[in-house]
Amino acid sequence: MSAITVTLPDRSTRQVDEGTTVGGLAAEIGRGLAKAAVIGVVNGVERDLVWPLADGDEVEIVTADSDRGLYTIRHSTAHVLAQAVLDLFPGATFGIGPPIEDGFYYDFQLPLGTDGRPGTFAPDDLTRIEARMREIMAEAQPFVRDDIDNDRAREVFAEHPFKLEIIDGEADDPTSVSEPGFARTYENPPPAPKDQPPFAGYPGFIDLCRGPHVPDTKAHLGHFKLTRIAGAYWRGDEKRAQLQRVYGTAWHSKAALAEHLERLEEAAKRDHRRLGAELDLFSFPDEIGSGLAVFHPKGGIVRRLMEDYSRRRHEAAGYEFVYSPHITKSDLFETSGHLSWFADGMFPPMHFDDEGGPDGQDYYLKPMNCPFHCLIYRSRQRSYRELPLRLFEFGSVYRYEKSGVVHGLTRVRGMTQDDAHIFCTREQMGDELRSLLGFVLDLLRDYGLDDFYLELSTKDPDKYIGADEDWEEATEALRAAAEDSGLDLVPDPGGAAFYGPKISVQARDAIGRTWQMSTIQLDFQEPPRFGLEYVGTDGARHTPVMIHRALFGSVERFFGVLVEHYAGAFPLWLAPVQVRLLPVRDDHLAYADRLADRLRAEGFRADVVDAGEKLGNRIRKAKGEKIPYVLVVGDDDVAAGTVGVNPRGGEVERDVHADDFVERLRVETTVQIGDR
RNA sequence: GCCUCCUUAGCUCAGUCGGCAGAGCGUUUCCAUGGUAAGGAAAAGGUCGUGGGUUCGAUUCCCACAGGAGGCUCCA
Repeated sequence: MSAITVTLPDRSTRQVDEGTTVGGLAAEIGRGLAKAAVIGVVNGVERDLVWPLADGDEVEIVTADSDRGLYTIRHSTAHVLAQAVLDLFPGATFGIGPPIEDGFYYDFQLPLGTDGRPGTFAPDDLTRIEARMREIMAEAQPFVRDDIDNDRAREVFAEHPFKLEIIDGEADDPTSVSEPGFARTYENPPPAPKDQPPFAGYPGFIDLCRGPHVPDTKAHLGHFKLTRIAGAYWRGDEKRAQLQRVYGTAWHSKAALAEHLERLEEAAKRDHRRLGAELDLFSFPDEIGSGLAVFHPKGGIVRRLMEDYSRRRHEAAGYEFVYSPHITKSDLFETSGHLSWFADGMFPPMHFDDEGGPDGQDYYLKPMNCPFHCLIYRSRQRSYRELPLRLFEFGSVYRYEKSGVVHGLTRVRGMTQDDAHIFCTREQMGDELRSLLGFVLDLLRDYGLDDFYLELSTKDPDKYIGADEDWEEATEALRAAAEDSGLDLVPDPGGAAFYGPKISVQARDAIGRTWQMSTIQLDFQEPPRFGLEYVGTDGARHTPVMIHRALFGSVERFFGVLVEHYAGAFPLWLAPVQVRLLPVRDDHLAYADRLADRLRAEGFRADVVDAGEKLGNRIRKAKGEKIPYVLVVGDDDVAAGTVGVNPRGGEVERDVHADDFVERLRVETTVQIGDR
């Protein structure tokens, strides 16, 4: 047998027998690698382990614990899921089933129920499906790759209309090959052929698939868990069929699966909805309505501090503060275009018969602040000398969000935007955008977020007003400013508001999740709709450009994000209670009270808990409230004017002089938000 | 809005195969006064989300609505 030479990732070469497969190569390199091998990458293309190598190939063995290895494991597990569902639910058909972050899903349509609608999964079906999957895995069915022509594929998948759409190229499937003319399939032949083979000419399960896969349904699989059932629209389109989606997670080892489940629990612990209740920050009383929050005193402190700091920064950056009402006559939103384009997102009108003539008068809750700011602009004639004119408002707006999308503080129906509208000339636009973006990022950093990327949302061809040239110019101005920032810029085609394109700032939090924060939108449409003008240097009237921008996005969302980012442990400057004083015995209470008074006089937030409980328990409770400093005072401290300092996340220090501690608080808050 | 699930004390959750409702934490009171993550005792607290229906009887079964969770679609 003749030998061939292959190159490994470290550029070393290796001679192997002709006909050696990727898996065979792994075995020659070492037993450990052979065991860990899932697939290979041959000349840059992912291949199954049974792929035969050719002379001169560059080969990389992909192991189970690598990103690509896990991706493959999840993808293969999704196939097993589909086989199990098709086995257990005769007449079911399947859509797509790709691997996703940490797991996989597969979409199914179950046979019609007695009510004539497609069936749905019940919760205990997950257990049944999982059990069937484990049986399939125990059978070690091989994954067999085959390219068949489209006519044959249509025969095989004749009973599966969603697959036919994929074969015909109507539907995108990220895990299928979309080259014209043929379809790649992966088959899982069972140990014994089924009595009634479900796919023409095949004894068992087969799926359209780009591959590659693990060698068989036993290898590397098994460390998985089906997690939930959800509805999902076919091809992501709410006008199409709603399929039943089964989600699962899969890993290369039992330990990795357990770690993943633990991480989920950790994330659940920092959920702002849970912490909001535990730390007594805010709540959503049913009596008020879905998506409408109330802030309790502790949350109120945090929110006021966030807002106060924002006000100071805006004042320093040349913004002027305005106020506008929550409701308005309908005409305003007709002028702005909201009633034509945004009516779905608005609460229905309040109608008055005895006002506004024979038809009565409608009033609306405002979903946005911009029309009001336009009226403030228009209240008198403006000169170019006034531009850029920056009008800022903590404006409360109300949006009728669909019931299924309301989510804690991050998606609500009543929110306060830290909203500003900047009116400027077209010439000023570029500079204004650049400095604005710098201002935004700077401010977000002060609140403790420092990992960002940008998203550029461009025109939705079905939902926009204004001239294409204006959109073009606006989009390019935003793009230029975004590129100047040096941050990553991700395109978001069709994501713009109806009146103009936008940049949104996405921030990653302490555990790596991303949140949409600030938005900056350019608007060439509303100024002319409102007849906004300024007198230029030439004495003629011109139309200004308007920039919409909100840094927090909404105060509520930003609050929620900060709670999660800090896991409820707010930095000193934002903490609702900064210092808790604990007298060891009640005869130290007077001293503790005196210290608390002093701290409050210095502008800090301090409280005292008397010796009604043992010290250990009071400390435990203070830690549970995530208070930055717990001060314990006893005999020694009363005698010497000192405190015992127990800092959050640090070591206990005894005999710290009270003056030194106050100075330490002052320094720490100054470092956190500067002296602004 | 659509799909699946959930709603029992302030919070976290047991429970009732349809027959007077339970725990822990928290709260209040009393005892205990202690140096760094749970001292002891007692009490209060629930028309079992709301409204209908079935039933001798519904917190339990059925329906509707409200609120919530996870998805889909949408979005600050």
